[in-house]
Amino acid sequence: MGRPADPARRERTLARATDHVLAHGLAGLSLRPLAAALDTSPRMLLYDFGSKQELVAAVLAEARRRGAARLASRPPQGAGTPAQRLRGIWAWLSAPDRAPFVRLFFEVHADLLAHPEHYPDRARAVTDWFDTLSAAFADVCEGEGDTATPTLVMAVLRGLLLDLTLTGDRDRADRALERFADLLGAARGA
Amino acid sequence: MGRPADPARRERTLARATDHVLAHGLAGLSLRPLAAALDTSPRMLLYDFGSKQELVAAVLAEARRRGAARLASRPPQGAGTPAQRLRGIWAWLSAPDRAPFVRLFFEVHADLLAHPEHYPDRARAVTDWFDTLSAAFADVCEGEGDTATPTLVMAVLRGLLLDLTLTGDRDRADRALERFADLLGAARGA
DNA sequence: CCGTTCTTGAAACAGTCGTACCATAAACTC
DNA sequence: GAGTTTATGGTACGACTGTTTCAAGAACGG
Repeated sequence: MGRPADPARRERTLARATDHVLAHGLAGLSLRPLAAALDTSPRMLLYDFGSKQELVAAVLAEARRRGAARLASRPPQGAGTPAQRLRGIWAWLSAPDRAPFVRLFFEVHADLLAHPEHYPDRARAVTDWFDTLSAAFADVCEGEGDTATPTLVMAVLRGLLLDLTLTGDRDRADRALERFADLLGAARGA
Repeated sequence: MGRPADPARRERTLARATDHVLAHGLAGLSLRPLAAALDTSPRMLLYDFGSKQELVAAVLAEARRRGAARLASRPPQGAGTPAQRLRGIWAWLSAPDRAPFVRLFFEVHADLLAHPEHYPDRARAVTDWFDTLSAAFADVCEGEGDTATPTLVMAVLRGLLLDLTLTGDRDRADRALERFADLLGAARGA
């Protein structure tokens, strides 16, 4: 049958390519420098992925997979007051380890605004986190089908992440989150 | 003295270039297509702006100027409850007219994350809106030097804008803002 | 050995990019 | 008219892009 195929090679390349994209971003990505950084050749990247577009899609899927894996391996925070759960999520999201993922998220979002046609399933951007978040904050929601509260919580988290990455002022962001936690707690107490 | 200079030409070009960037984004910007769309030549763009980098800087400055002008010409909303003022700001920010500016803001933010060295004055990203917002919501702040509350309000606005541009679900975003307005109002009442 | 299949390198192709060079036309002063 | 300054087109350079083509090496089955 001839020389056997090596599907593991593609996986190894994908893993290292994802590292590279998380470290250097998507914007300036180009096959020749990427190949050099990965100790391979542009020829092999195309051999394994078909085209740059498919490579990028595979890298983004891998990055999503990694983010989900890290989220799953996070210490469970189901208990406590809503304020404590909020603090836990924020601490996890804003940790320096997550910075590459946050950066990539904002970069993809910006690209989506420029080329919506490349992201036909952007509705899935909601469902991914919606169930998790509405379950975690069910006790501060107003009734069963309250989508406003989880949306607001996610907006606060994303908005503060944007502020944090923009200004680097972690202290102010932390205090703003604390303020929101107070507001949520006061509403439950009322 | 020779042929007189025509400084108005540069202004005209800058205005049209800003239109183009607001309409098509910064990412794919390139001199030849831009010149074609502006009925001029790449030669003239460099003649007027020196380099592409300076052109982009001028366009971003012009876009900021336009945004500030629109903000200034907005109907004043100083009175009313905090919830009403919040609704007013959100309605203004999320209006379709502002969409190009919002898109450009997120695009610049993503570029800043990739190339922080190009944005040495990113601390100014705070001061621009901080005074305005802390004045508008002084009555829901906790004391004089409370920076957490304006930061939180801005985070909610930006986070909801991100959600809105990502999912297009205006109704859900509106209801989430309403939820936040309730939380703010309840806190003042307590 | 032969033949087949997978793997890989080197080079080239056609295109775009920002920019620089060179020439020339236009409008002005004297 | 000459001289000077501004404005503009055309063109080419070098670097880069994703991709293709051609060829050869490597590992296996028969």
